[in-house]
Amino acid sequence: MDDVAGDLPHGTRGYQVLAAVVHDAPPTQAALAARLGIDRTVMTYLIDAFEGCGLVERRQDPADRRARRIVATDHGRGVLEAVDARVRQAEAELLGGLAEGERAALRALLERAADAVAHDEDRCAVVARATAPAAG
Amino acid sequence: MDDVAGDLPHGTRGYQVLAAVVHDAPPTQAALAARLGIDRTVMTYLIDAFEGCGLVERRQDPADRRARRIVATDHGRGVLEAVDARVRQAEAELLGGLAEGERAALRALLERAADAVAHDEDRCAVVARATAPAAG
DNA sequence: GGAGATCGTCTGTGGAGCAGACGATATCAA
DNA sequence: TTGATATCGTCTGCTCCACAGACGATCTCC
Repeated sequence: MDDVAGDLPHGTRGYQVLAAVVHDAPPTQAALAARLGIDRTVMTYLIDAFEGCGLVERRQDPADRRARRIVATDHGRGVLEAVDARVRQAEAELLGGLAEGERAALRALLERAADAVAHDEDRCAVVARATAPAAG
Repeated sequence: MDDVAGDLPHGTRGYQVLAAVVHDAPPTQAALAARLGIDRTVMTYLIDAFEGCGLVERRQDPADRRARRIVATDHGRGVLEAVDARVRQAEAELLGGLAEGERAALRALLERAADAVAHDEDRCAVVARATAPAAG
């Protein structure tokens, strides 16, 4: 997983941040940190790195001059798409020993197990984590 | 996972070390480090901690006076058993949403996927990692 | 007997994250 | 309006952790 997200600043965590920035309405640094369980002081230099690579921009929140809205650049969106593609490919390789029907069955079982356990947690995250670890 | 192994020094990694010490013929620190992918300088203070808790002992290797054989104490074996029990319980909770047949099916699918991917890696480790992550 | 490798330990260094403080700003009560 | 308090993002200092390198003791091989 870290291999796949390797050229992103801060590896897997950077991938999560970039994905959150692209898919959500432009979030505040604090909101981003809370959502991903990252300390706000860490988020500062994490966004620094992303901004330095031209993947995201900090914009003044017009309604709150303390806050910064993090928005993805076109480049950032492109990079996320590329990494997403590699994640899908890695998953395919990981499940290469299984037929398509078996993959679906595995996914269904994992999702059901995750549902039963993690009602308060983002289910996609759980399934992604449970699917990914052996990728190294 | 780290919750379950929490009272062991160094959490999950400590659990792996203790399990290796208990189940293998008394390993050398270097062998232990190589087997678990841990730096030898780290292994030093890791074993320090375990020895301080009375979980393991360092013994002179009669055939090589540079080396130390790490052997589990009775206390160490007892603690490992207790932690093992909690791991099994956590796994049961994790898979609580699945019927027994489904659990077996999930395990079989994961093992096949792991087999196809990790010929050079310890299969148990792969399955354990793929099974455990959502436990937190 | 000597050169080189290996074992476990110690020291120094660097990365990473957290607590706390800070200035700027928002919010709310008086 | 004014003042107290909370929040936002940043900066500084600290701690924890792992690794590189060096070390003495010991083994192995020529």
